[in-house]
Amino acid sequence: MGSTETTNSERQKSTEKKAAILKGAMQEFLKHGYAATSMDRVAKTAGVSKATVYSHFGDKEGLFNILIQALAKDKFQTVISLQESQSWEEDPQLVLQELAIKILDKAISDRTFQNFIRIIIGESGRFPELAKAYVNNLAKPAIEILTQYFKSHPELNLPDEEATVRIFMGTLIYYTMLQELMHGKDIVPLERDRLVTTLTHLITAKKDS
Amino acid sequence: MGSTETTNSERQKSTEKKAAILKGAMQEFLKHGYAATSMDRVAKTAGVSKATVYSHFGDKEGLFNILIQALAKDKFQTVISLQESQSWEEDPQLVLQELAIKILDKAISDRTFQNFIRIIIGESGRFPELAKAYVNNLAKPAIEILTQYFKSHPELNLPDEEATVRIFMGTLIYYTMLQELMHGKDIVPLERDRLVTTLTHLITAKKDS
DNA sequence: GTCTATACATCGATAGAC
DNA sequence: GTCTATCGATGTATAGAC
Repeated sequence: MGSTETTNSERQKSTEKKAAILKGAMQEFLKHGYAATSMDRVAKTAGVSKATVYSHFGDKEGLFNILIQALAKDKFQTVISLQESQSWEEDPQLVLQELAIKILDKAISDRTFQNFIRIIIGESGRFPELAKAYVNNLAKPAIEILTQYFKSHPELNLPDEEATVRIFMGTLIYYTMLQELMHGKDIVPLERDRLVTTLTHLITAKKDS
Repeated sequence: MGSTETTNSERQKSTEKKAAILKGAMQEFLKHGYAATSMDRVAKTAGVSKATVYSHFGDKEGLFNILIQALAKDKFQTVISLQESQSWEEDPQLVLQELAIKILDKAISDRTFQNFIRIIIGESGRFPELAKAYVNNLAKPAIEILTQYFKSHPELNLPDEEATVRIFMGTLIYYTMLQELMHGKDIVPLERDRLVTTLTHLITAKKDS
């Protein structure tokens, strides 16, 4: 027992360093991308030596993989929070409208999320596993939640719930990408509410044909 | 006149080299991104010396900017071709269905286009002008063409043509991104035709409310 | 476990010969 | 205009002291 005290205290310091490295790596990788980020800057931002970074994460790719995967699981909580903060028992048109506005406001205001998406897409060629982590941890849960909602509302008369979900999500995410990520706000302006109103109207205008 | 003959022939060789450099740069930048591409590899792929690359394009950023801007204007031709190959005089549901399939097939099969999108989004933080070139040369024309089409068909009873265009484009592009760029095909599969049918059905189901 | 110091490769960019 | 050769800076990664 006595001999493990120093070991435990060292382990404690070790995990703290590890957390500091991940925090610093997040800052650098999200800002500059994978290739343009140096391990020197990561170490400096984290407040540790470069050797410590390597002893904990092996190499640059290893650190990047662990960091982005962890970030993907973190963002999963955002999806859950959105689901729980949403009142699903009102009129579908209102539910979808509230949900769309909540998603857009979050996506547009959260700069970290935008940089995260930038990285995922930008590096999806050389790091396909990271893109798949995004799909598994963010896209898939969101799709499943919304699909279940549509299926529980047969009065909407939707011919294909899964496809309708893609229309809903695709519209919101591409809007954010074009206006914010790709700086299209001033070139092809479009008010958020016009998009949301039109989108929810199209989906909830129960057809009888 | 006589003294300009050699000059002309040298100018000819010069423009050929310039084209070779752009071709090599396209190959490398599209494959590895900006930061991970070295000027040595660009020169090697182009079959010229590194000094020649620098004498023509100044520096790495200059070459990258010119290359991507040129590519954006090139891809504008794809938008025009799509517009011209489309028969706009049939039933709207059929027109939109044909158009959607044409856009998806092109976007899914064209690997160069996918890498182009990867670069534009991935580098949209450090190269905002390139993202704006995409918006101006590709997104904006496509939006305008489709908006004009919707406005010329009042029988569709669309409450907001501009917003509807964003729904149409966003659905198709995000579908391509999720399934192809982000390798979601096997994780969240969805048949192309189900998406297209549902999308065009939603838009063309003229409401009377 | 963590540090300093360093090995070794590769980067962007240029000088100088032709 | 184009080349070879090279500079100085910076990159990843590790050795060795503590």
